[in-house]
Amino acid sequence: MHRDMDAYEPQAIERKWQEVWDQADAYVTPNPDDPAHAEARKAYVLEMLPYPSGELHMGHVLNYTLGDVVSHHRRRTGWSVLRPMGYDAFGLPAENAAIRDGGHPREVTNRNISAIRRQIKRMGWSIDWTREVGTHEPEYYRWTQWLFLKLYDMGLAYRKQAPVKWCPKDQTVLANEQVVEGRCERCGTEVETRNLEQWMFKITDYADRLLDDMALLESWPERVLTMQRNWIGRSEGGEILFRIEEFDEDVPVFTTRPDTLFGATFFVLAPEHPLVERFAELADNGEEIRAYARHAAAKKSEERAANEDKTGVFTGFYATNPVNGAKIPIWVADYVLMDYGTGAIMAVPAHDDRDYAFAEKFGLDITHVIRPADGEVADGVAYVSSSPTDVLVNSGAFDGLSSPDAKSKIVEDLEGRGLGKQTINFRLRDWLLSRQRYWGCPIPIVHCASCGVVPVPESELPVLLPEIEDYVPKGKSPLAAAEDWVATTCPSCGGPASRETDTMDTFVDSSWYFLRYTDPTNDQAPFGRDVVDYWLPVNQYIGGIEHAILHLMYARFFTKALYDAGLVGFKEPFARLFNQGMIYRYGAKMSKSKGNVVSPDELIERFGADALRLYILFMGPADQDKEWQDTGVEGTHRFLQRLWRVVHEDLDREPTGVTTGTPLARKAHETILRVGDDIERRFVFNTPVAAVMELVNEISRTPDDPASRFAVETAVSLIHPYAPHIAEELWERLGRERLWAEPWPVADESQLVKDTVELVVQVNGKVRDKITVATGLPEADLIATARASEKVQAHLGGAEPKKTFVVPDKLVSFVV
RNA sequence: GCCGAAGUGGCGGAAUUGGCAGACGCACCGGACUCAAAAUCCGGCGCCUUCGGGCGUGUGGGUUCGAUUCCCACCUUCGGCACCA
Repeated sequence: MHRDMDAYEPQAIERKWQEVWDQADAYVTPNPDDPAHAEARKAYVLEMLPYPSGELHMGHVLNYTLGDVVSHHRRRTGWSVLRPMGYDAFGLPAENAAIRDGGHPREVTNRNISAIRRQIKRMGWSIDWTREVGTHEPEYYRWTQWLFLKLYDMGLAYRKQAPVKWCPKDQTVLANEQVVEGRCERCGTEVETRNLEQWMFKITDYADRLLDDMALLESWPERVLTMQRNWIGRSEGGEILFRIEEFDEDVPVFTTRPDTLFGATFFVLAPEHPLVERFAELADNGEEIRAYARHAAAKKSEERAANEDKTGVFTGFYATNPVNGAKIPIWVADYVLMDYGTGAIMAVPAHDDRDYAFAEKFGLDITHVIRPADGEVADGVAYVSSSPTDVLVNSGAFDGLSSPDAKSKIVEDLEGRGLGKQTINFRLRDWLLSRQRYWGCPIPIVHCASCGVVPVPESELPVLLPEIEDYVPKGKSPLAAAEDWVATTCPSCGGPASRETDTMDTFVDSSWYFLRYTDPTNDQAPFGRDVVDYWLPVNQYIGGIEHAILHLMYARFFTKALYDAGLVGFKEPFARLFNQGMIYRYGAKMSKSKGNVVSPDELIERFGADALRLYILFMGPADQDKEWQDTGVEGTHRFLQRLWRVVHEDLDREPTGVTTGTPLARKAHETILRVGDDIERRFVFNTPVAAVMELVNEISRTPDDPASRFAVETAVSLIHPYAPHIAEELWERLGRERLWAEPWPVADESQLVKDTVELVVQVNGKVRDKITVATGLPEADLIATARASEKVQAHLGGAEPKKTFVVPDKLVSFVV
């Protein structure tokens, strides 16, 4: 054993190297002097910024270690790497903590940021700390406000009195996306509906581009694209007008199946539809209709959806089918939703499950108008599926047309008579961004009695959050209590006016932070155009699947809006996206309530950050969910100790300078190839660890191989992105320096060619022998060698093989 | 119900283009060292076996000389969406 060998003490060396990197500005990447003409290969490696809860969890550890390996590898292969960090620092938890424990949300947040920053630094991730941002800092949210006003100028931010989802516990409005199964995403409370004046972003204007520009993305997980596509929910169809004589009015319905128009046997209005009240006034059963509508509105959307049994009430009135003049009964039923399409439908029970169930229950007519090409459908059964070969029946002049032809022909016919048109409907709703809470970015708007809604002038930004005493929400924003702050003068007419008291959804803050990182101290603009165009799009974005829809779609929307505003020169923010899998323990997601959380701090204490970093990636494919093993970190710690020992043992040997031509040298070159290929091309991170472990095992098995120093240096160099502290320390002890800037090893191709290979011989598909043969033998020689084997002969039974297959340098397969 | 992902030893996982299933690690078993233990090192470790071999990657089928890998059907688990006309 090396006489100077001291024990491997992670705590000491990790602290030491974190300081060295810091002093050397090892990971600081200044912007190029002239970004517009910069030539260096740039790589923007970004992980989703953390919400500063005060405690780093395993999801963070995986997320940022993953990004760290990519960053180190890119740097050492000659890229200029941007790798920033920041905090998504506004939001409810800090405000709730302030309400619960006293103090100011800002103090709570800053305390949490300090705590999580300390933990982040302990992990030794290679971050450019000069670019750190917090979305709650006035220097940041000034520009969030500026961008809001930009969108306002573009007509993309508007106010709307709307029924909104309201969480009675958090006392705030929720975006559609924050309602999960009728409950508040955050606290699980059942959601109510309220009418409030709300700020909205017109994301629906970008629905088509959000779909079409997916083609511009370099590499996104297919499931994320699918989720976004479903969320946008584009569907092509027709808007068709049904006449209601009593009101002398044409009521539009949306349908994707205009080909079934002749089969419309009744008409249904959503309970919230404005016409419902007018029917109630005229109808004999007006009270019954009103009661039904009231009852349906009061029901939770969850109940409404879960209720398999259809309910509804007949109005006593009829609508006229524009295609054949048929009078069909008008019903009110809660299976029709006011916020999709037009809030009214034509019901075609013969070809729609829901309409069928309703018709069955209330004894309404069912008329088949579509027949599959190869058969009849029995009466009384809905034929719901559709095929391009389906044919129309009972449809007057359109009989015999195929279903797709009829779709366009019928709409064309109606269009000619002003009774219908082609339309496209989206499930996507506009983004409701108002929040009636304190701890968020103030909306920079003033309300003036004479001028109306007036934007705060750019020169007066930021609109600072006022200091208030009481954060408890009372159905309106806590900001309303800051009367001195609310009272202001109108920027337009100078008269008395009041400030907007809502704050912004925190998703607004995180919809542009990746742009701010490129130019974090700019006090003239949110970012410079040249710099942002130089760094963006993000080359590799890494984060959890939970942001598949909301954050990622909002950020894409923002980028497109800023592109239209001429502020950025790219249409998509994230070229490549990678979603890390979730980590489970005892079969469940780690959470405080389940008591199955593992604290990174404790593990760092016991085994060091390097061992934790190594294990979190070694445990399995980064993109898959996997089970945490309590002994895992101990295992990787053991490996690092082994590496430590192997290096010190080698220090006792005289270096030979041999880097080729020995079995160990070959193993080292193979490992270089494997690790590089896995990280770069395959984007897998668990197998490189296994490869380096194999190399280290090989070194300790063959201590007398002349290439041992080369193998040792290779192992240290390759493990560096995973375990940078120990790698730097060992590198130094090997008499080298600055491993972080050391070029990534390159495999010598000539060393990868082997002299001999193990030839597998199969008879009837079963392996019967393995023979060591020289590399590159011609097929005939391989066959001869294989047939010479006694084991093979025993299975051939003296017979001549009927067929023989040869894979050069690999395998011979006989069939008898 | 619809869409998507995944099912491989006791456990996490590997097998990159259809060619040796189980790399690497954990756990476990045996041995060395030790008064002893820990640590470390060496060896073993899918199941069955008459020791020839047979079986084996969720289940059943198919294609192929050959399938964890490709195709069809099904089962299970997880995730997303869900009365979206």
